[in-house]
Amino acid sequence: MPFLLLIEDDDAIRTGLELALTRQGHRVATAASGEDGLRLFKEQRPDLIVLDVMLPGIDGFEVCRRIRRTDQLPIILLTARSDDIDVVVGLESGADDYVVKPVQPRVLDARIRAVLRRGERESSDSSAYGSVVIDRAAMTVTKDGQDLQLTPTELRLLLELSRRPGQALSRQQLLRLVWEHDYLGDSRLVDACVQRLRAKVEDVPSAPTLIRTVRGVGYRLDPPS
Amino acid sequence: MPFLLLIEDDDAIRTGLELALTRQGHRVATAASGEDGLRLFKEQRPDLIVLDVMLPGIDGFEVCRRIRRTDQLPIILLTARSDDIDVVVGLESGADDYVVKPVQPRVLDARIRAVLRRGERESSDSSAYGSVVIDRAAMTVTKDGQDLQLTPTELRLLLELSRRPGQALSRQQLLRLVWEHDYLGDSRLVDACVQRLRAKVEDVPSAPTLIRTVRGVGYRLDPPS
DNA sequence: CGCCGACTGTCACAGGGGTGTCACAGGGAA
DNA sequence: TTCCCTGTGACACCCCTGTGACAGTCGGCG
Repeated sequence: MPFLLLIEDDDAIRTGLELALTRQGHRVATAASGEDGLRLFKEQRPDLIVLDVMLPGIDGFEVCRRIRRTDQLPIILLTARSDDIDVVVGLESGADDYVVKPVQPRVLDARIRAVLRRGERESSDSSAYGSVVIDRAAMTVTKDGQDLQLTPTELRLLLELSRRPGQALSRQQLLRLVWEHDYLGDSRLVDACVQRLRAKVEDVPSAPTLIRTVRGVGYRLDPPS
Repeated sequence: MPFLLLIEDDDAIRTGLELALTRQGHRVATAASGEDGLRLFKEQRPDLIVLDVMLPGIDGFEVCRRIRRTDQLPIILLTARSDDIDVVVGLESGADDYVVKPVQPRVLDARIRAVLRRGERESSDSSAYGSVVIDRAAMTVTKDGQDLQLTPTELRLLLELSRRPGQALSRQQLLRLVWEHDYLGDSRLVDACVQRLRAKVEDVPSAPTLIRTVRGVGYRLDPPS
């Protein structure tokens, strides 16, 4: 049975969601502030966290970032605005998914199950993209059985892309996730690393089929068809 | 449970709508002036705002614009005249929908639910218009399963249109939303982009069924029938 | 019914912006 | 020290994009 931690300061929403999620077969712990949430997280080690963005004190993004420094468990953000900015910031701070308020318990439950399913696939020792196999336990990537000898940065880039297969990530987001920088000028940093990664991963680096360019946005790892 | 903010200066209408909306399962906060409305909005962060146009002091359009500077939550305007001018000004100041007075509580409730549903759909990963599927996460658009390879501008145009399916958007509005320009001379800019988009999206570009022309106004994305 | 004006569709072209690529130098690790 | 990784800047290329002109279409009016 999945064990969730729900961090939400609004009493009504917290109680309501706790009830609904419990009824849908989850074990639920709750916290009403970011501080409490972090403490409970360390004590109880939940399988997944549902996290409100608007919290007094430490906000949701910050909670997310702090957890991400040490752990990789799935995090779902609750965001009040349907604003894209929240989504972008959320993904940059390391969230796996987000749900827009007002939350329909059924929708939240569906997202939770989806993220957990995804997480199972991921945390399984390896995932395959065509002939390329990512082994997270061994931290190696092989192609047709041969070790690709990725450099640390290349590996992190590939891992971040593979955390969200099929989803386009902007250069800005990749910079945060992989390099932990905030500002990308007009440097070719991300592009250069992608190029080096493609040279090792792709069959034909000039016609990539795994790491696709999304013009005007960034890059995307295509899931195996 | 959706949390609404109702801004309306007429005591009778305000009280009546508050009662009706509460009965229909919403949480409702009310304000009797634009100033009070803005203050309450900042304090309470509602999910949606119902806003009278004719207000003493700051009028509804101005309230709408000020909120839009920072937030994207849905706003429904109450307008006394069925005048088209109100509708156009309202949409340009950033409202999502409008209801003409005298207001039938049932109608208002339906609009509220529609706008909230729209917000959910928007934030969901994908939406479908016939054989055309928009995947917001992957930033791709497919038709019969094939990638359409839209250019960045075409994609943004389609995304903005799909944010308000069934609603006509003027060239002026599209220019703001997609190009972030203020003034459109008599250039064919929007038309040209629509043409290129149609060429990729429509079955028969010369007889479009998805992106319809609204003569004298602009364009509209038809929802799947 | 036919004309006229306004609006829209279409297209080619030139300019610009975004992306791929590469060489090189600095720096960190073995 | 030596080697390899990594970030930077320059450059070329290609596709996108905005423009303007023209043709086609629709609606209104006499």
